[in-house]
Amino acid sequence: MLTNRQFYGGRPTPLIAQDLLGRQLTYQGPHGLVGGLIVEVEAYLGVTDTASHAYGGRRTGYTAALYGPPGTIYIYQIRSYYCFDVVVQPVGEPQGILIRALEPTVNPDQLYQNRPVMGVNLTNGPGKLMQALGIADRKLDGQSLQTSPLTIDLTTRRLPRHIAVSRRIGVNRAKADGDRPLRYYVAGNPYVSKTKRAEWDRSGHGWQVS
DNA sequence: CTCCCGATAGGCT
DNA sequence: GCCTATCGGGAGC
Repeated sequence: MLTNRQFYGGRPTPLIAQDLLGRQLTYQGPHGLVGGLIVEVEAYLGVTDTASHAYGGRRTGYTAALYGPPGTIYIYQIRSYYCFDVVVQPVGEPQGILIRALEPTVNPDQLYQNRPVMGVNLTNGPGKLMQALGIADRKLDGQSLQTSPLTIDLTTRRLPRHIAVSRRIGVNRAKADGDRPLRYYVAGNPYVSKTKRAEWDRSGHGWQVS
């Protein structure tokens, strides 16, 4: 059973972010259950992080979900795409983890129906994975992963062989936190966005052998 | 690899 | 108006 405590556990957000790699995310959509393994995330550290939507304590109707309890879903729109954060700190501490890429595992055919793009480009970006899941609105914003059709299974995990770190993608590098190494991904997994070539041996897609 | 642009939706000052 | 936690395509090193 999923608990708020499991999202938080008294741990700093960058550690929780790394712990989400290899977890299975699923969405019970109108055409059945779809999902995949989380292979790439970014940490956003709240009021002190210049790249965070909550920087400086910014709190509006739009960003309100970030201030909710751990496990709260924050969905925001950029251009014509939607992205998804998990809130991971106690109420009033607006730190979030952006889910940036999935390796399709649950009903890949339906993911492809939702986003008819072949290969790794199906889910290798935060806007792309939401399209593939079939989420194209903010209806789940503010809901809890424990009770919504969108959820993350924290009871089991596929272990990455290596976790790679980099600066966050798309953030303004001129600002104070623009170059902080807060992006984490499964090294060598082909579904990671903007994958660097031959950085790791890709055999096994970057997962530990069991 | 890096940057840069255009399309494009919506929130905010 | 001005901004952007995107995407897809392109140019240049």
